[in-house]
Amino acid sequence: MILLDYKDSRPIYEQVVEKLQELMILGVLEEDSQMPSVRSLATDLSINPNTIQRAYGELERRGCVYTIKGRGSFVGSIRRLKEAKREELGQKMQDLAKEAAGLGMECDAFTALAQQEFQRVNGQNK
Amino acid sequence: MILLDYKDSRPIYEQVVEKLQELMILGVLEEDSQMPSVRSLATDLSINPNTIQRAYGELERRGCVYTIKGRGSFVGSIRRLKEAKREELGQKMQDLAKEAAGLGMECDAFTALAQQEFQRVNGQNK
DNA sequence: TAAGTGTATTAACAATCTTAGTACACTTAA
DNA sequence: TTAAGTGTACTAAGATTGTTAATACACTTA
Repeated sequence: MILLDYKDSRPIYEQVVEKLQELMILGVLEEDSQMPSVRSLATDLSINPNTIQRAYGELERRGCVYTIKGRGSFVGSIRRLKEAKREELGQKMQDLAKEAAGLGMECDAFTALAQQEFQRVNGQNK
Repeated sequence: MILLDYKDSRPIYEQVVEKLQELMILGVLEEDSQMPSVRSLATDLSINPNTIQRAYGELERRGCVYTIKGRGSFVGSIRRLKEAKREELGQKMQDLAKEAAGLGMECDAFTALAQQEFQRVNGQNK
């Protein structure tokens, strides 16, 4: 379900948070469906339950997950998750724009770069 | 010359590296001019000389700085620095494009976002 | 010669991440 | 009622990283 990258400098719990959010957006984890339990996911990933606990706590803090005592954790609003992700995307693009401007890049060149990289990632257009 | 942000989660030596590179690109630190000495910069920033030493070592590793024994450290090729920064920018844009595609965004929307944020950062156009 | 360069080394401390082990309250199914 | 499964909380320990501290060395310059 999830593959950890131990070369990644980011902490494991952060990778878990991100991977689970991706699975929600991809529709693998459906809204209101039950998340894998803390212990089972820890076993699957061969890491400590405390690390998963921390990831789940973070997901709950962000509103991606809600918990019912004694029953488990469940997937929250995917619509809101997507909105939050788009918000993040806008912020990152703004940071990138500042950086580009600092390098003397013009608006046209910046948007051209955006188009180029997007098309490189996906096959041709879309 | 440099302001450190202690709220920033990144290590100090990394902030120093980035700030010094910015000063090079802005032309404040000119090519082949002498960098502030390890000890003087450490005193200015009220941090340990070892931390500056680490920053300088990193800058030298990246080719932004060269050293003459007993004389000091000097600013390297600014042209090459700018090229490296543009390279980084392209990589970041690619990462962003992947993220946008994952959110179901189309190419047009992505480039539109790029233009919008660029214009927001700078006054209107440019 | 003295002061100023970068560099190297060792030690210590703090913060963070991770693991380990245990415990508690709750829900569900047998 | 009991047993298993849930999330949660807590303490302790180890590893890693960032930072500071204190020296020391080789080099260059005035």
